[in-house]
Amino acid sequence: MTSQLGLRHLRCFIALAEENHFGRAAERLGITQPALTQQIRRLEEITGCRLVRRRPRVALTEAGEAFFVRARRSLADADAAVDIARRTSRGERGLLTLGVVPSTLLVPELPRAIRRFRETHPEVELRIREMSTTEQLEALRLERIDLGLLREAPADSEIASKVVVRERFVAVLPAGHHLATAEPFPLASLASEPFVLFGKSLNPPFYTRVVDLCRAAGFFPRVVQEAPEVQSRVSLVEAGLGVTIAPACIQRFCGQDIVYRTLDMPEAFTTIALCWRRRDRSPKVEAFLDVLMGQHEQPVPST
Amino acid sequence: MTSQLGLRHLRCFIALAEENHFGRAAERLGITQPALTQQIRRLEEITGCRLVRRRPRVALTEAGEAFFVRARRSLADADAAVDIARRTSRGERGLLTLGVVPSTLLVPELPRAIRRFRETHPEVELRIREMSTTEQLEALRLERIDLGLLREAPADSEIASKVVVRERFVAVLPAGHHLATAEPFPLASLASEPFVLFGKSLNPPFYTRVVDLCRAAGFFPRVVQEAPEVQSRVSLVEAGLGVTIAPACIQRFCGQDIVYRTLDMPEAFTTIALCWRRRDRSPKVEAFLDVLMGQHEQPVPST
DNA sequence: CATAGTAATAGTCTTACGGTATCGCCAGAT
DNA sequence: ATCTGGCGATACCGTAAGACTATTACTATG
Repeated sequence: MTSQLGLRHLRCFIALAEENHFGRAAERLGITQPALTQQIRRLEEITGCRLVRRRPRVALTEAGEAFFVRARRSLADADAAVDIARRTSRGERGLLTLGVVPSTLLVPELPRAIRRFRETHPEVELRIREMSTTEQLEALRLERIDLGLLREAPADSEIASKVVVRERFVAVLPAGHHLATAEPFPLASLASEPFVLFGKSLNPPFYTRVVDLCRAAGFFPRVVQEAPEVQSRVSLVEAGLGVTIAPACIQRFCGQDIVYRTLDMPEAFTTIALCWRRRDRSPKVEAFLDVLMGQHEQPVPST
Repeated sequence: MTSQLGLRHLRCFIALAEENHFGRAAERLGITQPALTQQIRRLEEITGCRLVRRRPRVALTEAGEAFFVRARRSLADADAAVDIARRTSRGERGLLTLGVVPSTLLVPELPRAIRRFRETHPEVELRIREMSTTEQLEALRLERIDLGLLREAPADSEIASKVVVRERFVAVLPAGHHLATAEPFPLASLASEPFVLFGKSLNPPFYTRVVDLCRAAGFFPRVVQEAPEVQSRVSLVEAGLGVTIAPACIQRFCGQDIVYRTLDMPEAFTTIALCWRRRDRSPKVEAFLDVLMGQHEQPVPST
């Protein structure tokens, strides 16, 4: 029966084939010469043919040479299997799928963190999928993504999260708007302005956050136009459809027809959070978090 | 230590990965479920990481999937190694180097035997090298060829041989020669003719055989020209340089300017023999001999 | 003929592995 | 809520593989 064959036989045979000497091969294997003799004899019993010619010197037979080629490959694959399993389990290798809200990548720390992760974990395939916050939470639950990068950490028993960036809100106004020069900027002054916003379903907590800020300033925003992407909202403001408030990173979009004003409320900020399945203590996820957190000592930079 | 790993672990793991069920996998392996559980546990201890998730159902972890790919290849190679070693030792596979004197291949049985061997042993690479009889004996001793096909079996303690073909000698004369019509042909009539022959060193026993035949006919051949290849000697006869005697197979070279005459001596024959190292009971050699002998019941056909 | 080098053999002990019996856990039915 | 069946884990025991020490057998070489 072939099933008698063990990797130990292969290891012994390969050492012998490479040393052409029972004593030296045994030494290399860390066993004694009689033990090696036994292993080789057993191997020849299993295969049913002579693999090694012992006299006048140790040398492989033709069958032995044929065996040797495959044996070495077999052993290499076995060792590689162990090695790769270990690296995979340590999160050094494998597939990591990350959902992102496109606008989060405007914060320079985040692309930088991704780049650093790829450099430190070259064997991890990082697959990035753009999706809304709501879609990410669903995708996490369905295990379609391993991590989500979204705005406003959700309160969820299954999903854990960690705030990675804190951003102030800014008012976004078309150039030439009658409020465009005020500084510092009171949110209340937008009370009667038409708003460009996003649908609540895309990210209810974030939507609520925006509305609550307006409430605190004494008004309820009058939404005249919706657009899911913040870039689109800014463009619509630029086109004169209304005003909006948005996270500070949006100021990276600059243009002649657009003006940003920092709000005067210290509580007017929003957070970007990294989310994962709470029960999934996957080391890949840990590794990504480590890199993201590790790159600057203070875990929550604010802009 | 990786060195703890055994093929048994791999076999168990692969069965489990394919069945996704301890009971069924164990059954397929011909062992009981607790034994399989132990093997998998041990494997996970060796690799140092979980390879199998057991709840809610048996499924591989990502590390397990990575392990699986290599493990299967490793096992396949190990099994292939055994299989190929066995086939090689049976002479069904490997390299068989055959030295031949070119003229022997003029006897139709021999190319036919080679063809048949290739058909019945498709995994044996048959390498044919043209060389003189003397060169073959040396090459056999140096293990540069496994078999030699030559004229006149040598008496040699190291080299075994088997006669495979017996051929009559024929006289080779230029057309129009004054003896070219005599039939049956007495060798003695060539007594005073100039001979085209080969150097004794190419094959001393064969040379001696030719000379002894002439002696028996009452003369010593007067050699006026030497050529190692029998084809060349015939061409030289054709060109009128002299006469010669040669094995009957040479009659396959026919032409307007050449005439063959069968000698009237019944003892005027020569043999083609297959030779091998006496101590080398290689099954490839056996296999070749079997095919060569087996194709016609009578082992020594004569022409 | 003696000797050194090298592989094979003998005898003993440890450990791996397989078997039987049984436990623990979870899901679906009552 | 409790019962029950399916399934994997654990406990314990017996057999056999494998390693070690000591020794023998064979060869090539001085």
